Amino acid sequence: MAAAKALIASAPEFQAALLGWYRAHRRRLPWREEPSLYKTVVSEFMLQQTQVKTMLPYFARWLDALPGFPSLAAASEEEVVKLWEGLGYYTRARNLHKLARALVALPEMPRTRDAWLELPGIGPYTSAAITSIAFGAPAAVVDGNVVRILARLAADGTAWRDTTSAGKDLTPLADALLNHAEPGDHNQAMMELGATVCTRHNPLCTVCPVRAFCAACRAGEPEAYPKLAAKVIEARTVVRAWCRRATDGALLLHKTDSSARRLAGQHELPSAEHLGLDPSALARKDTLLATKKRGITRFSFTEPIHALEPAGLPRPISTGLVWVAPAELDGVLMSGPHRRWVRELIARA
DNA sequence: AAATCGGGGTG
DNA sequence: CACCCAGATTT
Repeated sequence: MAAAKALIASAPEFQAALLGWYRAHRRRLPWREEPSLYKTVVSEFMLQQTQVKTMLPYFARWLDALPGFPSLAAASEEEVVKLWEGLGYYTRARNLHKLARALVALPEMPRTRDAWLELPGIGPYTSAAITSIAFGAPAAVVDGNVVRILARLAADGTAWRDTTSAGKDLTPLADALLNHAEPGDHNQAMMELGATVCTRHNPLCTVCPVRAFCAACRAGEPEAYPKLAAKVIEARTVVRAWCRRATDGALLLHKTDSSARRLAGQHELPSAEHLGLDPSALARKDTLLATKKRGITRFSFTEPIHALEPAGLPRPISTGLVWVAPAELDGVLMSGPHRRWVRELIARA
């Protein structure tokens, strides 16, 4: 592609403009103050599919509780996942825990991208990010931000299946533009540009440090790139029960087995299926307490919550159902949405 | 290649 | 509501 070729030819000028902007305008983020390998690793795991703003409070709490690889490796998985509660994609927490245990068992820290790629939770993006930032390794990151920037710079109108596929196609261009003298700052600058200037909607082209290199900006249609296939969202309904024991106010919850692939160790308000009830029998109009909505990847869930008297429970109670006293609720593992629903309904009662 | 991860922000 | 976010792993 012609635009990409011209861009690569002016790589040194592009790098200088980008790096100059980054050093003057970068946000002050916790892992950029007194940087360390541990802070870089923890931040990169939390930032997988999660925006900076969302993970900031979790990062502070995490560093406070587990300040380094040794304390993380020594912690129990239960403690680690509990600290992650609310951030979602809990496999990241389990992988970060496994990673810490793998690293402390090694004679020395791996310094190359290929060595990091062998470790748990480390893929193409994270290996490049960690080794370029912490060790100055010459590896270009390609995340959602970089895909958007490169597609616009080159005005690449390819209709991609998804971001992963686009990233694969654009990796050679990312590598060609990498600043080998400052790979860590170059990578962070690309992502910072995508997060604060070259945004998906209403990009701030007038203040962009690399607009002179951008074919999409010249054409006046930056938002046309990248061109990605539309996602198909599937709607699902889950009827849940709000069931409290009169004697001590304990709440009935369903706990998924800790070894399960999905929802491992998570507590939820029991669904009709958990209870062995017909959803339409549980979902009586006169017992509706609230209807909640949430999304996860390609699903949109609608979850009506119905009051249920303990006397209405089938006997014996199915495995996985547990009574949790109000004082114990904070200690059990629960997703962010469930935590908020339970708090709201307890307060209302 | 496509599905999964039971999150959350934003226009 | 639709789409994206400093993606990785499993099927």
